[in-house]
Amino acid sequence: MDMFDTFQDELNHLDHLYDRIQVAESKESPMSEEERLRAGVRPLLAWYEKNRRILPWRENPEPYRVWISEIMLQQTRVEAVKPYFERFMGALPTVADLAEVSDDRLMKLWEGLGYYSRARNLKKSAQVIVEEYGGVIPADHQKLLKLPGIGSYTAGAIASIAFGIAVPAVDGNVLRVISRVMASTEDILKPATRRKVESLLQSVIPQGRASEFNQGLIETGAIVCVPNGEPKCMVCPFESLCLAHRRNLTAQIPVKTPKKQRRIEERTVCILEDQSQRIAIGKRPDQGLLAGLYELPNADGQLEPEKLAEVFGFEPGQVIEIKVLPKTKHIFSHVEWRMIGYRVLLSGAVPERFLAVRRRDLIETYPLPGAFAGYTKEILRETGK
DNA sequence: CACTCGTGGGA
DNA sequence: TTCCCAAGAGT
Repeated sequence: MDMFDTFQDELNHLDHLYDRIQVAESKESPMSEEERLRAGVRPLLAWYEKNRRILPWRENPEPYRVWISEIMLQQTRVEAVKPYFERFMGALPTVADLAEVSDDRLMKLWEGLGYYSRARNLKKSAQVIVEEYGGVIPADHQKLLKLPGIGSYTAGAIASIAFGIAVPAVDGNVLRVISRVMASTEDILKPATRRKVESLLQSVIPQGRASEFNQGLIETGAIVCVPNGEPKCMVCPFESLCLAHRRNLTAQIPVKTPKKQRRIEERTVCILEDQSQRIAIGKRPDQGLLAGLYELPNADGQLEPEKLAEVFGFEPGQVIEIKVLPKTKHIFSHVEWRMIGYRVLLSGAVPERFLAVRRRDLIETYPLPGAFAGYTKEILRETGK
């Protein structure tokens, strides 16, 4: 065993732990996970100060800005969030504005970001903050955790970044970094693993530097200890401490359970147009997929043109023209829609269950998910805009 | 715990 | 083209 030599390499980077490590007494795991992590605190803070990116929400960490950005960043890439964040802050600059915004306007601001319940929960939380906390976001980890849409990670992120509270903020980045540093083969998708990491970090967070510590861990995961492709271990603040790096296990760690296969659904989408060139749209139920957004009339299965009148509820006698549109596909995280489309021109009005809107309003006013983009494009082409 | 809930970019 | 998956939360 070359444990001693390996350990000596470590000690070069562990100035403040140097005296406490008793090599002779420890045959197996000379350094506890907590000690290993604590040894990385100062390198991490130094690395973060030097290498952190300038992000729109990072330079001015007002609680409202931190909150909105953290919600937008859930399962969403930084580059995708940037334009949404600026527009959102311009449209709804305060908690009170958010609490009073109409659902349609809110969803329009969120259109294209996905996971739309995030936006609805944002408004719900804003109303709670106005009613319960006088419109001021509480500087309290437990109170934050109770707000809808704010879970363990986001509560920790807001508490530490906006208020300097020493609580962990464990997201996918942090789980990846920590599991590699510890060479842990626990499944990082399991809640139990996240709780263990949170507990470990809680005992290590430096008082007064919680914001930099948490953001440093996240930033390391985002730009150094990357998920796909080779991690940039040579510039990593944990390079000398990381067990996965030392044992050449960065390709095997982190361990993640494979995802379930997507189910495939066939659908028929209908561009229903009345005599005054208005397009039929409907509002989706407020529960489930794409809840609360608008949609083009659509139905389960890939239907023959003869079935359209019955399924969508218009009079066959009112049909001026039925045109077959190209097949399109849209992939959600857990479902794949394979769609066929028709454009139906009616001499009368569209059925009452639909809303007839002008083409321009369809694009500018009503939040319409990207799943229908293949057919809304068709609408604009038909008119020549 | 396991499943639902979007989207766009990169390998 | 196909696959992976990103600063998660709610049920």
